[in-house]
Amino acid sequence: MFSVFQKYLLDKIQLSSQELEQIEAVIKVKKLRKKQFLVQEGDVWRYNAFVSRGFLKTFSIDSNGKEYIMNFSPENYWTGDRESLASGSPSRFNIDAIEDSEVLLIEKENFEMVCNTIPQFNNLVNSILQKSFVVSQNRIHANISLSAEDRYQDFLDRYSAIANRIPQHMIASYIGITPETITRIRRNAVKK
Amino acid sequence: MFSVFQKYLLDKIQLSSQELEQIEAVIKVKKLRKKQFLVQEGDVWRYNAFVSRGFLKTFSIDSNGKEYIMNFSPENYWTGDRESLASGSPSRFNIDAIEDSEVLLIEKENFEMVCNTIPQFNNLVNSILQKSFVVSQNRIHANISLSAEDRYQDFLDRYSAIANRIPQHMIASYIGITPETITRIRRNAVKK
DNA sequence: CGATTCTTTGAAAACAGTCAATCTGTGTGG
DNA sequence: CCACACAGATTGACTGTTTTCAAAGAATCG
Repeated sequence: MFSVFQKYLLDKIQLSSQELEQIEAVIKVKKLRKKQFLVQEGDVWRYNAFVSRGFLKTFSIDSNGKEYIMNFSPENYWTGDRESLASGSPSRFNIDAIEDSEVLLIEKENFEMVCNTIPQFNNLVNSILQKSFVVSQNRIHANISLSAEDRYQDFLDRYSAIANRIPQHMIASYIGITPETITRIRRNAVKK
Repeated sequence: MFSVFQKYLLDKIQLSSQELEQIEAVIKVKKLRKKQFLVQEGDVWRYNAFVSRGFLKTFSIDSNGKEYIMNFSPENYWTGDRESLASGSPSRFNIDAIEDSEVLLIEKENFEMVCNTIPQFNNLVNSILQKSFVVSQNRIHANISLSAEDRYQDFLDRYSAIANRIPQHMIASYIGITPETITRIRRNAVKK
């Protein structure tokens, strides 16, 4: 629904009703059932996508069928493949729904038009990119400096609000360890 | 020297001589000797910095004095702490010179002014941020999906142009392994 | 309920880290 | 120009962490 997005926008920037209408006019709503793909590896991704309801994940699959989760996207967050969007190259990632979800799609050209005509919107987009970059820097720092146990704890600390919506094995994938290791970390933690 | 930066800019965007002068007017040159700090943990970082000569690294230090390298910045790349710059919070990282270097500093306010008055410059800045994000996503993917050996090989593949300017133990730190492990990887590789 | 997904277990093996010592090359000051 | 210090790389033995594999147990959903 557009109202979720509208609330999100008005919470962050000032927009006239004309501007809101302009944005609403370029939005396509897409509903996804649990496990349904939004993007599959090899697709070219041409949208910006706002999650208005549900929960998605971005991941790759290696030759053994093992999943590597790059990102979680709950409602009120953006998703998509920036690399494919920017370069027009086929996506190296898959995005699918962990829960029944709804995403608002804005096609690349329309999105750029909105950015060009509404400066506040453009600023918002850049500040999101800025924040995404900082988040990924923090994750890299965790990856190169922390043990499996500390990365798990770090994940719970940072994402306590959504951790209980995510199966353990997906958290494991996100932080780069096996599900069994998480089980053992938890077992040891209980002991203490 | 400004000429390096000018060449970099003109290679990427069109600028009139007035615009170039406007940029030159806000630049401060800072020379750094090998091992000299540009930023230390706890400092507030208020600049955008372009490396016109030399080679810097961004890193944190843990309580045992161990270094974790977040980034390498050779000439023609940008450096600095985006998080501190954006939020005004003290930096969690250090930046120092691996080689004798020269950086061009633009203060935050001046940088924003240039962004606001020269749209092409603003676009360039955003596209750099975009690319930085993609690079960090790729690094995360390597961290969570590859073994030590494969991460090392991946690093050499991606950064063959600068790998020989970086001591082994710094590559080790960047990819999140110990220097001894790199030695052993190399020993095994020679065998084959 | 039955099927599926998710989590837990245990034993073994692989992987990477730690520590201390040695080796190597480089550069600097006397 | 040499001696020395210093940073970096290598080695070996050992330790500890994490993965792998296969199986069984719990939880969830239609």
